[in-house]
Formats: sequence, structure tokens, C-alpha cells
Amino acid sequence: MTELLIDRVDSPLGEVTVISDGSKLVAVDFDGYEERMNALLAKRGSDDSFVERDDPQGFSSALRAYFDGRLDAIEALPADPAGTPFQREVWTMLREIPTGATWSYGELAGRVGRPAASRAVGAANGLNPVAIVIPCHRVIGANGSLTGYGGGLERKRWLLAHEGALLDV
Amino acid sequence: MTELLIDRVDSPLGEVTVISDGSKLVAVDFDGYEERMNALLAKRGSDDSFVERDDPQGFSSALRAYFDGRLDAIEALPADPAGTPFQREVWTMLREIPTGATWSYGELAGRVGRPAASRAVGAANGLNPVAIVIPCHRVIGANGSLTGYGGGLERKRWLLAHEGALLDV
DNA sequence: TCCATAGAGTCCGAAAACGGCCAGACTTTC
DNA sequence: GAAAGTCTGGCCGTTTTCGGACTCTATGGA
Repeated sequence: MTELLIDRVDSPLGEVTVISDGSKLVAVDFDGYEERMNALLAKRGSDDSFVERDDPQGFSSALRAYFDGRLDAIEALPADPAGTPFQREVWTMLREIPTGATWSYGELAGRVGRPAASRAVGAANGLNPVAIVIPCHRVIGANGSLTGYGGGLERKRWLLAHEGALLDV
Repeated sequence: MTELLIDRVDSPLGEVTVISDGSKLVAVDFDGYEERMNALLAKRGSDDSFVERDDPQGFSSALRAYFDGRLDAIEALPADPAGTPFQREVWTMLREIPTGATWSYGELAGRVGRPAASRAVGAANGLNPVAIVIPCHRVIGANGSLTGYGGGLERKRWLLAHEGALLDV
């Protein structure tokens, strides 16, 4: 039974919910995805209680700075998402993608030592609980298409543009 | 693409088919179960061709000796059945059951470190490709009933009686 | 009491289904 | 012809579904 700190951040992409376990980020998600987020959080220790807290560990400020153009403000934030070993491996690798760059799912798969596991990587990507900070939005199709994003493709496009990534479309 | 050696042995239980990969037993089954046996063999390397061979590696002689009363003739025969890790674990443990003894499915489950997996053990038992030599017939219900046998309960009863096991019925 | 005989409860591993993929073979358009 | 769509088959970790060579308990007769 852990106590989780919850806060909200206004952004050009709508309200963003930030959840911390007191030391690390355990979830970041967009408005309207509460259900999914709760499902992801349920994978942690069974029972969690939520407590409203202003700017826990400074995570909310960091996100605001990121949205304001200080792209590197979120780079060092500690995150501890709950998931299978494979998923955690993928999520860890995601943070190696430089701001402004994009990888294909296949590239990412190769980076975690399973060159043929691009689909599995896609699935793991889709289950990333810590949006933005763990930059699953920086992974796109091998042909340059955006393919998908949990928060909606528009948000993915916006984030990549905000980071200065070069897109085909 | 492996070449499998096949032979038949006459027995009180009818004709028994013996299949060797040239060094180890890969299947032993009763007459009338060709289809099942082929299915089990299909789990090995994809394509196998069969070649008639008289008494390959002495396996057929050993079985005849067993049927003639030399019960220990089959104890040391090498076997290499194809299956999942769990199945192989179960099949390996089966050979630890002494001749003339019986275990319950639950006991067998405990012996492979999964005390609650008695049903799964039963399923694995039923898929044993190497009848008689891997003595799946020595496993019976916790209440002493014979429960089931791929070759028919009559054969199971006969084998146990042949080995001198004490049965309730 | 004792046995046998259902029936339900559970529990597992196996197998199948499911995606935020991708490369290659084909079509269709200019 | 080239270039942009379409379709197909194969991949892979996860999730779901399934089915059973179990077992325990409750019943109902002898």
C-alpha cells in the first residue's frame, strides 16, 4: 500500500496528469486516459492511494519548462514505470533517443538485442506509463509514418515538431 | 531432416512400435496410435524420414526382455522425447519411479517443484511419446484409481500387474 | 461407517490471438 | 518507368482462452 502523489499540468496538449511515488515518476498521461493509467498503475504494488500534491519532486515544473521550450528539462527526471522485464528494457532504451531525433521500431528492437522483435517493441511502447518523459513519441514507422500514439497521433506530431524533429509529412 | 529408425515388437499388449533417432529412443507406442505418434514426432525437427531397421540400438530386444519378465531391461535405455521444458521435466522425473511402485499425479507434481500442478502434470503425462520406457503408467489418481492411459486402461493395468505393483482394484 | 460417485473448484501449461512492425512482391497511377 | 499504395507472411512478447490422465467434498446407498 503505497501513497502516490498526483498533480496536474496545463499544456498546449491539454491537461497532463503527473504521478510520483515520492521519489520517481510512475506515470504521466494526458487528460481522458485515466482508465488506462489506472490499469497501468495497478501493475504496481496492489493498493495505492492518491494524494494531491503541488509539484511533487519538481516534476510538474520540469514538464512546464519542457513545454515552454526548455526541452532538456525532462531529460534527467527519474522514472520507475512498472512492467515486465522486456518492457522495462524497452522503456529504458527509449530515453537514449536524442531530443529531436526519431528511431524506427525496428531500430529500437535492434538496440535491445532483439532485431526481429519490432512488433513486440511496438506493443511495449504502447504500454509506456510515463508519457513525454519516456519519449515513446520518438519512435515511428520504418517508412517514416507516425503509426500510432496512445495520446492520439496529433499529440505525437506536436511533440516531435516541438522537439524539432524532421518529419516526412 | 533426420533419419529415424523404426521397428516393431510383438508383445502381450499387441504390436509395439519403436522409433530411434540412431542413438536414443524418440518414441514407443502401441498399435493403433500411429496418428498420435506422428503428431508427437512432428514436434521434433520438421522433416523426418522413416527407415525400417531391425532392433535399432538394441531397443527392441530390451523391450522384449522386459515383456519376458526382465523388468530392469528398459531402465537404462536412453530416451530423447521432444517436448516443452515442463514436459521434459515431468518425463525425466517419471523415470525415478521405481519399478513396482506408483505415484499420484500430485506427488509427481510436488517432485518437479510445482505441488499444485497436478493437472498440468496429468496433461504432460498424456503426451509422453515414449511409452513403457518412460513409465507414465506408474502414475495413478490420489485415491488409487487408474484414471487414464493413452494406450487404454487395460494396458495400464497389465503393465502395473506385470511390474508387481499393488493395486486397490 | 464405508464406499462410490458426482460436481465444483482450482490450477496449470499450452496454444491461439493480438498489436503503435517490416520487408518484399504486386498494383496502380502519373 | 518510377513512386506511392496494398497485401502477405513472418516475427515476438504479452494476454487471453482453453482443456484436462486432478482433487476435495458432499451425497446417497448399503
